[in-house]
Amino acid sequence: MTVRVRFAPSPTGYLHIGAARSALFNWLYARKTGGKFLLRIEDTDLQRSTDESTRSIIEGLEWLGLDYDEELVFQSANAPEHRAAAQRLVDEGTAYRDFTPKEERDDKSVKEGIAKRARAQAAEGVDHRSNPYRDLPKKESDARAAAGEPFAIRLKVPVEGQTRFEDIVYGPQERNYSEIEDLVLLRSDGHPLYNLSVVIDDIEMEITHVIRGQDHLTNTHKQILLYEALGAEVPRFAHLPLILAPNKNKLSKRKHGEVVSLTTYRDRGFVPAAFRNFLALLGWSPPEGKEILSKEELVEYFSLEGIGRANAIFNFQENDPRRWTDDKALWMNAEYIRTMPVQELLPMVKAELRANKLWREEYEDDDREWFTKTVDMIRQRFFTLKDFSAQGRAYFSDDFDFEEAAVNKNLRNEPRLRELLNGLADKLETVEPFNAETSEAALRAFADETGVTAGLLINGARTMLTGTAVGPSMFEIFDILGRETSVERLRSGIPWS
RNA sequence: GUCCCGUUCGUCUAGCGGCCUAGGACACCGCCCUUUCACGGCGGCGACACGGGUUCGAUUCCCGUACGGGACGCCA
Repeated sequence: MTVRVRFAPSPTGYLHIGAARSALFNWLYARKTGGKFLLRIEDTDLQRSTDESTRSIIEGLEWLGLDYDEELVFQSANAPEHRAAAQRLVDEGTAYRDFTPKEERDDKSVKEGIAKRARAQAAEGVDHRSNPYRDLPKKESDARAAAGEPFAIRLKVPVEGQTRFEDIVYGPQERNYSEIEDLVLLRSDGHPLYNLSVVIDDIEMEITHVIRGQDHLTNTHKQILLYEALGAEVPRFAHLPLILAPNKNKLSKRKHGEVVSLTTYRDRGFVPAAFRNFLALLGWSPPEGKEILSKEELVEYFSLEGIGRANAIFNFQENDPRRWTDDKALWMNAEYIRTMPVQELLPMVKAELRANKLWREEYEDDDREWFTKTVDMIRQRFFTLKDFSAQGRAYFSDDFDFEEAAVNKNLRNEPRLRELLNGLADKLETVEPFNAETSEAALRAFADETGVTAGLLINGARTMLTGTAVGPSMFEIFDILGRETSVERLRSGIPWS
């Protein structure tokens, strides 16, 4: 049997990182088993679905490197089949028409409404099989339908018995029929509902393993009932633990903002491989405990059995800009930036510089070697791709800012430095050839001559050349920036004013 | 309210009865390296929710309690 899995998001907004992780796990399982990974857009809620969201989902998957097989399926296109199936179940007697007038619900307060209604029902002892239309004679039901009376179609859940299934992650699950309401399959306006649509589409697409969030664990029982009513084989299920916010609430855009959106990570300078790696480790761990894993290694080590059962907290600090997302994600991104093959990093840096008008075509041509060397040098202490255009700006442009704290500490603190650095500039002008070794020798000699420590000149020079107090080795900076720029910046009056 | 699920360092997690004085990663702290900041190296801080069983032996198995999460819609 060939494994066929699917990722089935509803296009009602950005791609949530929890959804992205579901997609990842499905993809990994498919690639691991040599199966197919399918993508289905669940756009049956026409009011909320947008094309833009569909695009962002596809872009997001592409960014993460998750390619899907076969044709993209839009669930809305299958609505006629969903309706037909519901009708068939009515004809077969496993579903019935409910002529109860539609109850208008305010979408915002549904959750509270449900709990409230459930409490009330429990108090009154209402059972789920009390719908007056459940046992309406078929003839009468047909007649009223033919007369144009509106109706919803509900599944006729048996009075006694239970559904069971073996969840690959959570183990054996069972639920009494008495706890399951006669779920609505088709709305009175003919619109097919979620549980019906997923099941039919999953049957249609020959899905063998349903891998999705734990929030669907209890829905699964209803779906199994549908599989059975439809006479279809029930697939295997694997539910994933949820990703929670630091306060243990479900992660949501309304409450937690852009930190939950996958595009945020792209836009804020994440390397796709790093984020993919981080996401994979949220709820799953490889056998050997290795944490930095390439796409190939993830596929090699992945197994559904390796998935944990406890929800994971996505640990970010809303009020701390430095920790705007999970520390480990940030660390992993830095790790990728400094250790990945520099040739793979270059295009990402190019995009970043270009977006900030710092890109020059020569970097890919005559200055390719210089560019590679520079990126390789400065990437060592960067966390995101954004750093190349921010902290790294002085390497690509003469128009950079001086950090107040750095100027105070490394320059103004020693008034003689202005003169000393001018002297150093004079010295460097005569050095031949000009490189890291010779500039170092010149600087140290100059320090001896003038009776100051080399460190004083080094730190001062760093701030003059890059505007900051931190960065790579000073002599490598001289080498990278070259004699002309180095000398010019040493003589600059800007930081002194 | 009912049903379901979960609970190991601050966070992500390893652990599937003795290998556990509970291992790793991130974060934090210290030392080394060093012209700075990182990286790297070394070290430190730091957890089995609680109570009962079962067992020669429980982090691991069972029950209960607490806490947390999820589901319960003519949403998906």
